[in-house]
Amino acid sequence: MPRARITFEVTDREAPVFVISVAAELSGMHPQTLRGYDRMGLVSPGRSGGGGRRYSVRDIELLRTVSELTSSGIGIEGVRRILEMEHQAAALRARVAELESQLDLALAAAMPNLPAVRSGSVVARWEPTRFSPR
Amino acid sequence: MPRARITFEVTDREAPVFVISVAAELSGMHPQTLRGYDRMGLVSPGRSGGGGRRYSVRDIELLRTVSELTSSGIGIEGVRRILEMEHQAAALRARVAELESQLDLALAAAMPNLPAVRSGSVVARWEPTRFSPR
DNA sequence: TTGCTCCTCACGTCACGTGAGGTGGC
DNA sequence: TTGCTCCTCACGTCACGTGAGGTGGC
Repeated sequence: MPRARITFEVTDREAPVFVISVAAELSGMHPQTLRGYDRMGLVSPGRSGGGGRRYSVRDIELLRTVSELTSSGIGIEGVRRILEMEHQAAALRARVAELESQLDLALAAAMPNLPAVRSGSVVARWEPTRFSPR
Repeated sequence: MPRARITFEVTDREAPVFVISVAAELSGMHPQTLRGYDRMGLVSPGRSGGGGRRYSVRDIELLRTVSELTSSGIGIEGVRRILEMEHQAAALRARVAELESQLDLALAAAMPNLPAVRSGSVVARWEPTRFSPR
């Protein structure tokens, strides 16, 4: 008799809900490997009262990323560094987005007669010498 | 009799000037290791007419970076990926700098009575609702 | 009791650095 | 001739995944 397929949604992505065997299945890795990653501080899940590991959805996603990297021949230290850099890159991308929207607003204020335009398309028309105060 | 210490400056950082033994000494690595990196396509120097490798200053710098990464336990594939990400991060930083200077100009144009200020210090005072056209 | 969890130890495999061995051209 | 270069092959070491073995709590 086939087991019922159970589908559900976890609303809190940080909630420690998955036991190690389930986390291993969801991430496609061996439970021992997950224990190793925890020991190395690479992916450290929460713990239950009894001492068992409890993985969150966030942890599963991290594990999948780690799995992709290691299966492409990257070792643990490399993965560690890459995750760190990915974090920094995300911050930079956020900063770019923030600056772009500020630039949009500033351009709208500088040229009130023009309709609001995306800064990306304005850049080519934006000649510093035309606006810079001498 | 001690050998004279020869110091000089290479103006063209891309010029293929160092023979493999010198490159190995400058980067603190074994010549065989450098040959391996070349074979893997990680750091590929130019070649002389006779087929010998000729490393540029740029190559030496790359080798030093690789050396730092590998000595911290990161394997070749990890190094490859990290160099790639570092490249992307540099592009993002350049984009941030570009946007910041454009924002400076736009703010100067929007507020001609204020002295030019760095966008970084203006951000806190910049309230979108005050300037955005409704 | 069953099936999970925990842990440590050990083994196989693979990546990587480096030495050896033999070659050829300034 | 000397000292470099080139190459390939092979070995030692280390990292990593995973299996085994024995434990304990829902």
